[in-house]
Amino acid sequence: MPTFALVDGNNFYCSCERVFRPDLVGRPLIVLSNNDGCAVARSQEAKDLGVKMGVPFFQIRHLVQEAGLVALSSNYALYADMSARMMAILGQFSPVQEVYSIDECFVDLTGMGTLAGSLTVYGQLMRERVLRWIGIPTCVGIAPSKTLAKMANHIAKKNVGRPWSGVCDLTALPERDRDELLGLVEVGEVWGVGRRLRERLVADGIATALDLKRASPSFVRSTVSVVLERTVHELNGIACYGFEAEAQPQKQIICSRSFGHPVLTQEDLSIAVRDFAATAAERLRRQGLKAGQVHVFIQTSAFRKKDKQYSAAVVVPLAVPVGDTLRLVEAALAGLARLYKPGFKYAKAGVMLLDLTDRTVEQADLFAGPAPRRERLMAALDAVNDRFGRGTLRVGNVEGHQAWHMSQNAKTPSYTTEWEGLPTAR
DNA sequence: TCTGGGGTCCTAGGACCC
DNA sequence: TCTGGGGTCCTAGGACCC
Repeated sequence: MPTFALVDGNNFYCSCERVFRPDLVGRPLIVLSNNDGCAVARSQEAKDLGVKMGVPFFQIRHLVQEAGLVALSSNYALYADMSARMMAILGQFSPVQEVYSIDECFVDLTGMGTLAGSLTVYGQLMRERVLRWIGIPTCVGIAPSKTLAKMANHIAKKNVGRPWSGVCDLTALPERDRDELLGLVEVGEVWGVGRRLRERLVADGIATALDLKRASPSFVRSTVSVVLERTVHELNGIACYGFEAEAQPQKQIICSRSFGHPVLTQEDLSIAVRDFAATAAERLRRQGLKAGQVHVFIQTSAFRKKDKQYSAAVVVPLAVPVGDTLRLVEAALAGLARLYKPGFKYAKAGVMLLDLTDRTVEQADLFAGPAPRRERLMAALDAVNDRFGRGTLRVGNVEGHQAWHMSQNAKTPSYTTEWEGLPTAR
């Protein structure tokens, strides 16, 4: 039987910020989404103030004055770098590690129970090393399936049933004790049960993780989905998902943004869309991929109910898959021209690259003749931007038309990834 | 006034084929 | 007047995740 550990950083973005801003320890802290729109990470003190996940900042701004809430813009360069360090440390504890998201990974602990005396002790070693080496607090959940490992992590984090000191090993518990814990966890906390599914399950009398564990798999399959059927098996300790240690090639690449201010003209939208296409193209090449389709969308703000609403999307197929920024930008702008209607206040736009294939696979276009080869140009573009910073070389004139740019009013320095951001002793 | 971004998977239904 | 059955492929939309 496999043994999965799920390790994740507590309030990860907040914890990253506190490593370099120890003055923020103990204070209510949140990190905001792009545009300083919503709270996407909250320290325990912020949660205690009642700040909910995803709440718009303008609704809680008063807490800055009233309760000393600190709100920071998101600093993804910092979080990505801290994440890489955390994953490298955790990777030392097992030959098999699956990085699941920026702040969590699965680690294969199969057969490792005797290494440190027990899996619980081993879990503590992981936590201690991450905390000591990079200053990020974590929790560890250990179980015979991924869904149960996530559950164990939740139990450890929320101290369900009793205090756990950051590590909950469900494999060490008899079934009866395990069930008792599952009975204390609301079904919406189960991995794979979102808001919609929770409502439905609760209406059917399935209110806790234990209820779902005891549901009939075939009934769940026929009335809900095969996905939830697997969840039922996983809650029963039957692993339906294994480790995916190798990152699979992506199937789509998205670059989209909400605008800092409403955008009205096609020209301003073009500037944004061009930038999104270029950014997506950069990510595409970095992964050694080409795109066969470019999807473009624009939309007004659904929150502004008084405004006329419009949202539209179009897919522009390419004769041959390309990784060339110029051609992808061209396709995106052609898509935009088909979508654009004057008279609306646009709030968001995006570019999606689809039908991704490996760069090395060549499929010539029978009718269009050979495409201009700009591999060396693109390589030079990427090399310059790598060395001198993103946006050093861009397509077209983007200065002076930045109406769409997002606002980030409280961003900390890139402490670990830019010379200018290095913390200095004072 | 002010509400994120980037992904995956599954399913239902339509188009099309024989 | 009367109009099949079975299969594949693609796409849009929904649900979920962090």
